[in-house]
Amino acid sequence: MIYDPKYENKLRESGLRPTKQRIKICEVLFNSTETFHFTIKDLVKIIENQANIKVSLATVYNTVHAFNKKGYLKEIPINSSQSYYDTNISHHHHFFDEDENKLIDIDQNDVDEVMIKKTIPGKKIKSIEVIAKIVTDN
Amino acid sequence: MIYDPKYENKLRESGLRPTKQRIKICEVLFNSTETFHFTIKDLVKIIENQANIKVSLATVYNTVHAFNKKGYLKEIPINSSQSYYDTNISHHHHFFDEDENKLIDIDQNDVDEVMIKKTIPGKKIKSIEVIAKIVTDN
DNA sequence: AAATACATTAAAATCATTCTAATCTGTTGA
DNA sequence: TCAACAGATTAGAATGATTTTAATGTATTT
Repeated sequence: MIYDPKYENKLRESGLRPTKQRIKICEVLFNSTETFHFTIKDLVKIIENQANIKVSLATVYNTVHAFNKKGYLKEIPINSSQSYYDTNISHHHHFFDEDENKLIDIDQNDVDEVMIKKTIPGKKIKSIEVIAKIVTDN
Repeated sequence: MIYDPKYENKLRESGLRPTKQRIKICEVLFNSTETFHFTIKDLVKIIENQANIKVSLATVYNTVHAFNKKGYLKEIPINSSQSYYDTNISHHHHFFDEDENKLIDIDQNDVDEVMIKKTIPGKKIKSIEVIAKIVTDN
């Protein structure tokens, strides 16, 4: 079977074989020029609405995990019962709107570079994320 | 019944009545000069080891939630199956050691103040948190 | 001290996530 | 090309944190 090589590469580089289900997941995540925030549940819903193929939860989870590990997706650090992922893997930050449980991007240029003076022996910094919680201003 | 007024106030200000169980939770959380990070499970374990009273999970959850809401505790924004709380409510940040699933404080003085230029109409910033993920440096 | 409002509890329910084990499909090497 | 194998898919079960329930208990108010 032959797939869009763009997605085939992404999958292979993430340690996954290209399959019909995974290509569909790629289409949903990477087809658009727009980046977005999603939960696993969101993703399953979009696939169900868009596609005529059925993809099981287990497949969605393992594919998203592999992309996250490889760096094609980023998990956003917030406390929520569900994990949020971001298709925008460039360096940027987030507002989390606590009234509506919604994430809003903050462009890198809108935050001064975060400099951390403390170091931990034997450890290196993998990522730095800023989360600003916002609420209705009364 | 008469309790340490320090804890009684904390509880009442959080909208809770002082009870034997809740006072015990306060003792564990606020008795020490040291601040610490904990999960609900940790807290229950400490209470079981230290005290001769039994406190149900439901009571621990509702008490911790009330303190968090009031601001006597802070929930730390990381993706983990469990929620992490911090008894240090002063403005500071965290490393999250991904190898050991452990949080490490970063003093406010070790991070330049984070300035966010973007604003969202009708919303105000409630908190700004920096999470720096660290891993073994090879 | 009675009446009320809130608290406590064990157990059940919920919900995201992970695991399982049976079946299926890409992939590889002859 | 095609058999054999490694890895993928799936529904459903298992797990584990958190929330809810509903019966009973306790602090509070009058």
